[in-house]
Amino acid sequence: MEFEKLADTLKALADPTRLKIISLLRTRDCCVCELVPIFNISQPAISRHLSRLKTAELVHETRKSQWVFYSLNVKKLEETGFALNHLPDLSEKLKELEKQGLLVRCE
Amino acid sequence: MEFEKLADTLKALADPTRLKIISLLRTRDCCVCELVPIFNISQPAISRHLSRLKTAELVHETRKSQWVFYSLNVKKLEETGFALNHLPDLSEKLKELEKQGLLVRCE
DNA sequence: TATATAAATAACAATATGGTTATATAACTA
DNA sequence: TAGTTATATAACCATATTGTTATTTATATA
Repeated sequence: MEFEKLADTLKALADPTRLKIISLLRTRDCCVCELVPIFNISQPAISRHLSRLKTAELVHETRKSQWVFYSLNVKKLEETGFALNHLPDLSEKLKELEKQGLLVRCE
Repeated sequence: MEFEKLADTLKALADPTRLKIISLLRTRDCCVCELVPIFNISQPAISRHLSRLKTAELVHETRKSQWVFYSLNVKKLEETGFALNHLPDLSEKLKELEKQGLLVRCE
């Protein structure tokens, strides 16, 4: 479902740590060990936030020898902002429901 | 904090039921009893979703005799989409951290 | 090969979320 | 005033979220 997918992406964004990570990645790619000291949480916590962002396709990971660098998927982020500002128009659905008498009208 | 507030608003949006409610309100104001039969959840559940949206200032409520009508705060919704596409630039903060030697560099 | 570093995963705990049913409140109506 | 309808709140439960510490996996190096 459309709404389910958008809600999932928004959930991935709806956390201050993850928003800050994304903001940092706007400047440049970062590896996990760079990110950890910036936040007051443990390395596994950062790792899981990154994993969450990766699942939502908001970031991309690349291993470079012993480090894993994360980069922002700008396109996905932009698509999400766009989707928020262009939520589906349900006026047709409302009209249908009215025609079928399935809609209570209050007046 | 900037990120905290944005995260809170995004949390309010990050639910398929609430996204659909917002989409419906794009067409016109709706009262609670109109919304309830559209979803497969109870009236109190809808009521709490609306309450969540109200707290986030994404909707506005107006009582008209026995009904309570909810309307969309288009401005707040647009601001949120905009904020997503214009997350703060933290490059200065990164530079500062580097200067203070607080940033691990991996290469 | 043994050790060190980077990152992910496992197991667990506390809190948040989202649903339910029951009940309270507010406003109409006979 | 008593009853009805619309909505909100309370109490509760199951699951999700987000942190922790301990451990595992992957890579580099002495």
